[in-house]
This record gives sequence, C-alpha cells and structure tokens, in this order.
Amino acid sequence: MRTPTGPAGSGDISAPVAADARGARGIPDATVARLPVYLRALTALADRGIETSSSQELASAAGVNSAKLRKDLSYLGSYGTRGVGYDVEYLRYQIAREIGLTQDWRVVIIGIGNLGTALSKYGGFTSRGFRIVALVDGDPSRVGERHGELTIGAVDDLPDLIRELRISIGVISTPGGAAQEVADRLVKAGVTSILNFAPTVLSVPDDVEVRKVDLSTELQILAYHEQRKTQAVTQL
Amino acid sequence: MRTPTGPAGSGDISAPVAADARGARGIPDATVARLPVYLRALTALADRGIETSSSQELASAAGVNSAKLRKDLSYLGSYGTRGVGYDVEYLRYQIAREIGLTQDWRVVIIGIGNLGTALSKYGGFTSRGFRIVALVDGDPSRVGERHGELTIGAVDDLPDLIRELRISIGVISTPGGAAQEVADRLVKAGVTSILNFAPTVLSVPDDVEVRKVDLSTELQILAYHEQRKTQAVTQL
DNA sequence: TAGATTGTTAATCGATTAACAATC
DNA sequence: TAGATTGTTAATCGATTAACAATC
Repeated sequence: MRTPTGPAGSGDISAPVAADARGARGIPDATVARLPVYLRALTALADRGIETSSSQELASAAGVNSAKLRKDLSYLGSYGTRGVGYDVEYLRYQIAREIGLTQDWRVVIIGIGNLGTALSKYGGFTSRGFRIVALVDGDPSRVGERHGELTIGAVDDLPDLIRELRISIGVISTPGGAAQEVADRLVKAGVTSILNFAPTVLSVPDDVEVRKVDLSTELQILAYHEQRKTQAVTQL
Repeated sequence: MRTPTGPAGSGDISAPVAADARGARGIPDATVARLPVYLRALTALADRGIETSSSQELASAAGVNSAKLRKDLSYLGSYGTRGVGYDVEYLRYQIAREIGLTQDWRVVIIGIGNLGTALSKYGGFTSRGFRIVALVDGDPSRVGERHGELTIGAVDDLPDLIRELRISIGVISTPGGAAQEVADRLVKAGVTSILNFAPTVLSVPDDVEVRKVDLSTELQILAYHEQRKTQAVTQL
C-alpha cells in the first residue's frame, strides 16, 4: 500500500530495525497523533523507575487498547521483545527520535494577548524539545515590552527574527481577523509549520502544515453530546 | 446502518426535515467536529450580508470540499434547495440548534494559572453560548481572589457550585498531577462533559465525555512533519 | 520446555470522495 | 424549459480491532 521512496530515514542507529517500515516511512496520521501520548506515558513509567513494560500496561497508561498500541509501534520498527515487553528507556528514545525531539525546535508566538502570554509562560513546551525564542505583536504600543527573557517584536520584524533565530514553527494567537495575514507573512518568511489558536480557517500552500486548536469548537462538541444526554431524559 | 431508536429528537420545528435522519440521530463524530466550523463560516457570511450560499462557497469558507459538506449537512436534514443553495440564516439556526447552542452552557474552570486565567478572559466563549460562571483553584492562598466578576473558589466548593450554578461543563487547566483528582470530583458532582488542558490521560466513566487539548502534543505533531521535510533535503 | 507477549494478518468499521439522479 | 445545485449512492480509502503465529 505504502509506496517505498528509496533510501529515506535519518542516519542509521544501531537497532533491530524493520528496514522496510523505516525506509518506507509515511506513518499514518492517526498514529503520529498518538506518539506524543506514548512518549509521555513512557516518561511517566521511567520516572517511577519502571524499566520494562508490556503493550497492555503501556496502552492502559496511554488510554488506548493494546492492539492499537502494538500496531502503532509496528510502524516505527520492532522495538519490543516477545514474551517480555518493551524496554521503557529504549522505546522512549526511539519515539522521541521518530518525532524529531532529539533536536530543539524554535518557536515564535505571534499575538501576545491573554492566550499568547499564557503560552509564552507555559513550562510544558520547553521541557519537551521546544523553545520559544521570539514574541511578536501587531500592536505597536506593545512592541518593546519585556516578557521574561524576551522582548516583544513588531510584525515587520518577523522575516529577520525567523532567519536569525532559525525559527521553524509559528504559533498564532492573534484575534481571528489578523490570523490570515500573519500566516501569509510566516509562509513568506519560510515557516512551514503553524499552530493556529485563532478562530480562523487559514489558507496556506500545500507544503505548509497547519494544526488548529479551537477552544470554542471543543466546547461546542461537548455541548452537542451534553444536549443529547439530557434530551434522552427530557424527551417530549 | 444506523439503528432507529424510535421517537428521538427535541420538539419538532417546522422545517423540511428528513424525519429519518432526525429521528435516527447519531451523527458521525467526524461530522459533529465540523459543525462548529460550518457555524462560524455561516456567521461570517451573514455578517457580510450574504443571504444564500452554495455548498461550494460554504465549503470553501470552512476549508473542506463540497462533497464532505453536503454529506455532513445531510445528517441533519434537508436544509438546502436544489439549484439554489442554502439559506444562510436558516442553516445557521439549524446547526446551532443541532449542537445545542440555543441554550447557554455553564462552565467552571479549575486551575487558575496562566492558562486558566487566559481562558477566563477569553471572549470567544461567551459570544458562542458558553458562560464561565465559576473559577476554582487548588491553592488556598488563591481562594477569594477576584477575576473580573468572579471570585476564585476552593476545590471543596465544587459540588455546591455545580449544583447551585447548574454547571454542566468543567474545564481543567491544572498541572498534570492534579487533573485526575479534579476529574474525579467533577464526575462525583455530576458533571459529564470535561475539557482537559492538563497533560494527563483522564480515566472517567463511559458516560462522561472528555475532550483533550494538548499544546505540546500539537507541537510534537508539527515537529514530526517538519523533520520529515528537512530530512528529505538533508538526506544522508 | 512452557508461558508470555510481540508483530502481523485479515476482518471490520467509519470517513471520504466522486458521480449523478432528483429537483428547484 | 435549461441550468444549477442539492441529497444520496456506491466506491474507495484509512483506521481500528481481534486473533494468532512467531518467538523470546
């Protein structure tokens, strides 16, 4: 099904690697979305001093079933041992490498309102291979304001900041109306990964990856289910 | 495929309703997740004074293709007119009703740190049928602190707050370590819809709906794709 | 060796898409 | 009526799951 694309993959790491799975790449989207969850579960197990874990145990910690977990991991290679389970530290490293967390990713946040400020202070990023290296806001009166180690820059500074600080990910936390223009500027400056918190559908070229986090959409989905529950009782 | 469950659905609204689709209910998850996006697109069109819209136009505004949009809308009923398109205001109302936005949903935020504070100030909720009616924090020294019209309560106050303020949705923005306990308390107090921002897999009963928003997971997914792109160039 | 658990296969399920008959 | 566009069908695609042979 998967089209082999010749010699792909990063430098070979000594490991019992299913050459095929590695070479072919193209891990399913649904699997990619779960790898960070597995990573976190493994880190939690490691913190508790656990060295080996079965797919059953790991799956339970990640909130999925074990068949799905094994299937997911099989796309990365054969990192388990039959009859035994997975070496926690080893698997953790393999997943981190697959995601690309062996390097640091540099992030700019555009839009330093309530949410942008919260994101800039959020510790969870830093600890996981991401570094916020620049803050930008469209309001000229905010430019120059200090936030911890960083100073808010102007939107016009974006191209320079991105080049000089080798930024590869842009986080948009502006009001909806400004989001598309910011995205355009990011793309123009060469950024191909965007995390969008603005309530706006962005249009970007095909090679740009956009993830959207929409707070009120999430609440609306909950509301739909909540309504269904109460309707079942309040039936006319 | 869908099992008809007898007379379901809220009070009949005069409308050209496909009784079957309405009665059967059980709209696919993927469709439910897109309804808020359509709703927003319709609102934007209405604001621009547009009264009628084709599936093509609407789909483009929502960032999907028109086949998917029509299929999605077909689960709600037949609200369009062949040869013409959809009446923007009418469709907007039907989707809002389907999601349950004709009523106000009352929300409590637990964990008033950077993110919780940002969420409490975020205007996007209020305008879309959600009202944050209570703030709670686990740190006793924060209890009593005023945030706009609200005062931070203690975690022990949760049961009373939920009952008295008729809260149906809980938003968890605590540190990861506290999230499960907070979820347990919410569930105990009868909340069956949770939006979880903590980096923790929650375990809850089957009838409780949990949506998870995980900021560093999103960045990790971007990193995976970003890595793949640069690898294609930096090939060994 | 016997017991345990992975990695993989194959079946199933749900979501997407193209195409077109129905109908305004 | 002719043109436009929906609502639906059927094909395709991708994701999930159960089951078990491989193997530690």
